[in-house]
Amino acid sequence: MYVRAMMERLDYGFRGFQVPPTARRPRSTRRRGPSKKSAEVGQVCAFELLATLAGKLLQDSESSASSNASEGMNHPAFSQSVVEKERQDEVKPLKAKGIHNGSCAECTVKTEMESQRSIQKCLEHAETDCILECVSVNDNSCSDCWEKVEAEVKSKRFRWENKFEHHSNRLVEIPEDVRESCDGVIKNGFRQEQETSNSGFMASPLNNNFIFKEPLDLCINSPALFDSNSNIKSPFSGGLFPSASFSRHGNDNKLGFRDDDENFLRWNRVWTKSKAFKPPQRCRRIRKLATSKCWKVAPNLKDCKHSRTDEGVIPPYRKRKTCYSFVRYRHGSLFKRRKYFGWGSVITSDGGFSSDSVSNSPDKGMDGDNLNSSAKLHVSKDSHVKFSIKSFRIPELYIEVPKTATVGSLKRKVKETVMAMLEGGLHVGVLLQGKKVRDDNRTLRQSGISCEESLDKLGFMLEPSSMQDSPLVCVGDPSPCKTSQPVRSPETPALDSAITNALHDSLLTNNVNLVESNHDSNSFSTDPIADKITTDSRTLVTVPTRSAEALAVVPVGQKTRHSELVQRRTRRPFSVSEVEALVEAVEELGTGRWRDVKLRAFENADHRTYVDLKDKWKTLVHTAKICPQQRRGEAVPQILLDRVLASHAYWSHHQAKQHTKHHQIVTMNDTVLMASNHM
DNA sequence: GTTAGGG
DNA sequence: CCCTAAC
Repeated sequence: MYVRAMMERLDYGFRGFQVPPTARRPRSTRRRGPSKKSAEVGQVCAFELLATLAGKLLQDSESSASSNASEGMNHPAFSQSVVEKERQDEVKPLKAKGIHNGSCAECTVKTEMESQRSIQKCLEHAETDCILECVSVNDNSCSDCWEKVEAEVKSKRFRWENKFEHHSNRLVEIPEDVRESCDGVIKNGFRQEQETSNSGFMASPLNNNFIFKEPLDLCINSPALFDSNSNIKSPFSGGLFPSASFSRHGNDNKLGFRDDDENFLRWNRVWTKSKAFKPPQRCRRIRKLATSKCWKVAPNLKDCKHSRTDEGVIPPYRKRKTCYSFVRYRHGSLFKRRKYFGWGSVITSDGGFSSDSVSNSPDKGMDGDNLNSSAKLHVSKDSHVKFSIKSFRIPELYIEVPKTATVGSLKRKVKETVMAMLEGGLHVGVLLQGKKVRDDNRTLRQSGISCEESLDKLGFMLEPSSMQDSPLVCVGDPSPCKTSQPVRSPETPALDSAITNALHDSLLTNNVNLVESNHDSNSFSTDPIADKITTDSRTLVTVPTRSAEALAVVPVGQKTRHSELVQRRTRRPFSVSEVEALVEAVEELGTGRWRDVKLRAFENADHRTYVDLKDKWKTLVHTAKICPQQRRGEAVPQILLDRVLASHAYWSHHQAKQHTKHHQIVTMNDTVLMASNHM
């Protein structure tokens, strides 16, 4: 019965909503040394973070049928049209702007004209990814701004909502704190469209009414926000940001905002973080995918009219079979979120910047040799630096619904999942060489984030507001988090392994395995992964896995940094059924044929690579050799261990034998050959 | 791309 | 699990 029930469900594993090219440089690239850009060292006075989480929530297909103005906004094509329209009407109200559903690539478009809208666009991004735009500002103007802004902010509760109401023009351009942006977007609701064709999910804001509840500390100097033909009026004309205090620099958007680190919110009470700044490490294939080759493939780029080829665009991870399939059959849990939200690449863009800004050629930017390629710098003589962080990925989601569920319910499920994830809000963290910069009052210069070199080591991360402030707590070892995560949802008993097993079992093995998978799931109940919430926390803590990469955005590159920044994959203990499948396969195929083993017994378990299997076998052999008291983790039936030993012994011998045989044959052949030669 | 091993 | 050398 259990088995049957299990089979009746479909489990979906999302590694993020399908989308825009987000890119992550290849590992090799990440390790490369620091960027060798010759740009002048910019003194970044302040940086702006514009972040948006374009997430999407769904609605019932039925309910979604109800159309409203926002309906059309969900259409992929809409985005472009809106953009075009905006070009014609620079003073378009926020409302009109907030409905893009473009791809990330679009967000990266930086024409002079659009640069000012980049932020907004990011916000509009419905790709579940958070797009951040960072714009450095002039030192001088910045300090002035800070003071003024501070005063202003203190005397006034700044609400995005208010701004919007009072200034229906480009206020939308104002950068927002990531968490607020995301929060706002989420609160607004998203529409989710499922593309059955590719099992992808796309998210789009239902509307553009972003409401931010918390006061903002903003330092704005964004001439670009003003229409040259219109009265120059600060978007914050409410008095918050005296335009007089801002200097203008060509088309640069100079924005600055302060982010109080102390406000690091906790995303979810259960969320915890670990190596937050470690970019997720997906399976090798994925990493390898992130090669220059992939860049060319990014289809969205063309459509988005990338005006800057130097903008690093990381290819989507999707569709890498070896690494987590998008859709998975699963048993048990409704969903699981893995790892961090995702990481993004930090990319500076030169859009609209001074002519002397350093322009990076595509090669440069994506070339594996340049670590900083992902973090492009454009430093002008006047110390202006503009850079952007693109596309934070949403954590991997696991959703399970009955086969009989409607598409609408599936959408709802996804929505709920995303909502739950974002409910707590997001917070932005700044990392310098992997270390979080906590003092918000320090200037960038003081923090050492004022030169090209530092930018190379600069990273941003999105964290659930509920996260603890010590990202490293659980680094490398989820167990601590595990124990600290008592919360467990009864409704989500299934575990990763269980799911995997279910999948595997249902497709490859027998009922026995199914039963075991059930058992496994139970046995894993203590595993954080099992619990959705726990999983989340753990996820955040331990891994920005494959699709659900961490929010941490780090300029990947240096080798030294590599170890610190690269996120480790989520640990996924092998279940008994998995072990059995492995043993069975090895018994048949022997060791040394891991690829075959993988194909035979774990083909559908995308999270298990042949290397994983090989490693597991290695540990199994070791486990079998030690006394039970020394064994840890889920107990593997002695019977299986015996089989492991037997197999190991057999194949060791067999291989040796074969080798010997082969050697003998060769020798013999040589002998024969020699003999024949003599003849 | 796979294997094999050390970390 | 990660990372690499070696193939």
